[in-house]
Amino acid sequence: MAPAQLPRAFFERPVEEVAKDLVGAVLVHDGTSGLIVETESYHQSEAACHAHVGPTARNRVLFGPAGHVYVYLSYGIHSLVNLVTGPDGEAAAVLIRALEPLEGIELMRSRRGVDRLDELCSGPGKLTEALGIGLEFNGVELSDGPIGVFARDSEPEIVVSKRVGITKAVELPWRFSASGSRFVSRPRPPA
DNA sequence: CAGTGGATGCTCT
DNA sequence: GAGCATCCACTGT
Repeated sequence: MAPAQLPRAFFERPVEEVAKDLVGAVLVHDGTSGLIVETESYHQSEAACHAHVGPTARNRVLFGPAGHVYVYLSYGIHSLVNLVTGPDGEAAAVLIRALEPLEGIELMRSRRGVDRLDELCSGPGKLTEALGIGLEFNGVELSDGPIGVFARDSEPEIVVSKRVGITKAVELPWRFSASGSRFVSRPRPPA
């Protein structure tokens, strides 16, 4: 039986739960897809979240309804993709950090200019390049939109660790990875 | 394998 | 003007 696209209600839950449950789901865009093997959650209540300072021009999508896509430019170069979550009134999102490539692998290789399978999507900036997800997709809705997320068919074993690459609220254990996956962004997660 | 530094552009102070 | 939710190339073990 083919997996179903995740409904809005899936994203209208506390962001840590959504982030954990997204590991093993499938992200699809424009001829390519990958199994989500690493996520992080961000919530307005902690300083690492873009929404922490209140609504701005950049982060307004975070304050909108769950089930939409938040894309922003990191270090002037990389697009990073997030899925907006939480009950209405809470700004939160799940950062997709790594995928195991599934479909359209040759297309991913040409978009990335890289050959190795475990280098195609093993990082938040890499996977957006591999799937062709750019800033123009900021704010799109998941259901009926160009980007899809499909339910996992079994629950993977998940490793919880600290988030990576941030300087604020570094102690929170809000990173979720598929245990033993060789496609995660960093082989040795911080404790 | 670990550590360092440059690229690059937008957002917010 | 500072600071990035990153990646890659390069250095030295």
